Amino acid sequence: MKKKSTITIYDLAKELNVSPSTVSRALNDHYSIGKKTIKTIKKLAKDRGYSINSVAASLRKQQTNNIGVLVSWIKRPFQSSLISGMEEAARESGYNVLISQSHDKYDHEIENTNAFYDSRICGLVVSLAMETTDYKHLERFIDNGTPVVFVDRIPGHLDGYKVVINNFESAMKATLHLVEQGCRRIAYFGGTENQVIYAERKRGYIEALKLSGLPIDESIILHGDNLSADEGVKWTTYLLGLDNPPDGIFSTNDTAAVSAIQYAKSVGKRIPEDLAIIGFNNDPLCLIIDPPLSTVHHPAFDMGKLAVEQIIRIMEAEETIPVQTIMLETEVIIRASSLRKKPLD
Amino acid sequence: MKKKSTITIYDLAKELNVSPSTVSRALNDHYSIGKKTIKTIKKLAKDRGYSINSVAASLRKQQTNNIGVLVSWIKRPFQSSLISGMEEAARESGYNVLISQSHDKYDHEIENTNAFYDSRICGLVVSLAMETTDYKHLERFIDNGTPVVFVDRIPGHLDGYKVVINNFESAMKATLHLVEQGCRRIAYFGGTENQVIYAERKRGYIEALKLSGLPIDESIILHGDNLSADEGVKWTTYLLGLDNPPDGIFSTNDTAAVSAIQYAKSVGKRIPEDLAIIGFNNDPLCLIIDPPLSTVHHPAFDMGKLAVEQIIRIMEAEETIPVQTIMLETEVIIRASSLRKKPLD
DNA sequence: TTGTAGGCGTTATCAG
DNA sequence: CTGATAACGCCTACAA
Repeated sequence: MKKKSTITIYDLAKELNVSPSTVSRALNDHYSIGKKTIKTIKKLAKDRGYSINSVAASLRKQQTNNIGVLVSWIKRPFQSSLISGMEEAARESGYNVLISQSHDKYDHEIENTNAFYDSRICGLVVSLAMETTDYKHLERFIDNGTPVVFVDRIPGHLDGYKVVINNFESAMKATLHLVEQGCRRIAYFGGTENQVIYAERKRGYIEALKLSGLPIDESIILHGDNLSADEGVKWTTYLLGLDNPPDGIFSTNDTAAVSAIQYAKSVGKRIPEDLAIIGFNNDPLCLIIDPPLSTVHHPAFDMGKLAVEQIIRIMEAEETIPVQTIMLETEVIIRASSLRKKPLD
Repeated sequence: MKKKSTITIYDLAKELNVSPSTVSRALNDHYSIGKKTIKTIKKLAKDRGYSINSVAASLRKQQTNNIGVLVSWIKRPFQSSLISGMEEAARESGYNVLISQSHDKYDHEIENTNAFYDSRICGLVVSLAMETTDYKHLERFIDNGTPVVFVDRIPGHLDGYKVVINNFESAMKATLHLVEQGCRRIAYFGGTENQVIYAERKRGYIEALKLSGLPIDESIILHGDNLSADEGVKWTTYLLGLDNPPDGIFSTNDTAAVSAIQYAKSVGKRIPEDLAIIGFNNDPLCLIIDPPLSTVHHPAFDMGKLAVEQIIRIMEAEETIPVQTIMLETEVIIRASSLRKKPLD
């Protein structure tokens, strides 16, 4: 592919009989350039269809305006909302967003971060792959001064900027809700405990049972690789085949919860009378399944937006901003899949 | 933010007492460099943690390795699958993917493409905003030699590389399926006819009615801005309130179709006996709704992958590749929402 | 097979 | 307020 020659600040400078520096400064609204000069130059730039070469500017400034985003699966509703928020925040401030997906594989994560590193991204937002338990590939960015913000799937033992929800409390509230609805034997669907969010959610689940004086039964605490619909079906099959099956399920995502509803219904269980179910995330499918799925609303879009805003704040700040964790509120959304008692009033 | 100094080919060159060009060539496997030299240099590069500065390379080569992607809404299942396919194809060949969303606004599309232009993307994949009817902002890329591939929402009157499905035929098949199931009065849910895909789908719908000897009634042919759940409910409310309501709906997306099912059920209609419904896309929610939604499977992931592969092929080709349209197969997927007759066997 | 030198387009420093 | 100049890191024509 051939590129046609494009217009540069030299061309503009020549045409106006000023120096390229003046043009550069004018286009960047430098204080030392006269209002009128700026106007003239910008007008010509527009007329000539001038477009700044960001690549050259980035090289000179040793700073691009590309923010790297690493998630596990773009097509998951939660993550696409996250990305959507990031894209909006970035664009508002004049940054681009580079996307890559790890497919929850550690190796992919490494390769993708390396590609980002070569591209000299100016900031990185990461939601870790399920497999990831060490962070050397990310420390590299921090070491060279590129801000990294972790979002949702954060590292267990690494200081850093983080944007999260209160997983412990959310899980506890969701579980307590089931207890309030009369559940006495509640199963748990979770991801690998290597991941902080799942460890925390499990902790919240356990805490809720303890608070309610209910026994903890490891045999109905299930951990999976991906919390897919398949896993949901597999687990529900197992649970309903037990001698004393559970009367409630707290699932740490909606996909598995929905498939649990579908399977349970298919074998004649009534939801929520026989089995009350609550999920996590508030994906659109919660409102499609019958009965509608109770869940924990996860502010994915806001999280993405905040994460990028945080990156930008760090980059543009004069002095170092101390490492901090932003924790967003969640909300337990009660729908028919868990509502066994009518509201009191 | 300060960046620490990074290692360059000069550093490597000095350490090995060779020239920077030798290092550059070695790292790029240039034929003129000895096998052994290459090995030595690559080893040192690895040891020193050298990372190529893609920004500098891009400036010099007048070519980045960033492919721009413009869609309307990242969070729509169809589009996130599309993006997922693009990301995979790009990464396989060593390209990054820059993402932006138009929110179906023409103005956004302009701004985003301008940002891409400044970034000197090496290729652009576009699915047009609903509002878009002129393409000057895109011709700019073509003029300067940056390949543009249109995907799904393609322009009406502009030559260019395209990756699409056969919208006409898909819609016709979907509508004919409803006819076969005994529907005699089929409503249509579509997007703006400015967009080729909706114009084509409508044409397919009309053709199917004609082939079946059914009358065409403009009052049950509905066009919306976004085919949202809200529009689906609004339209279904309207349709079921008619003196002679339809007995079938062909919706050009699944979201509106699902909300039609939900609304129709809520007012006591039986699906598919009273109202048979078929959607378009094969989003995950088709399998969540009860009854499961018949639909047209849209190979979003493959489309994305092909579109990027096409971009790369064009970029890397020695000679100009003629403009072409790749058309992918769809498949009508029959589920309970439209199945009124038992299969014959 | 390797080295030298120039330039990609911009911005920052320094001088005027 | 403006201009000249150097440099960002890499690649490549040309020279050796």
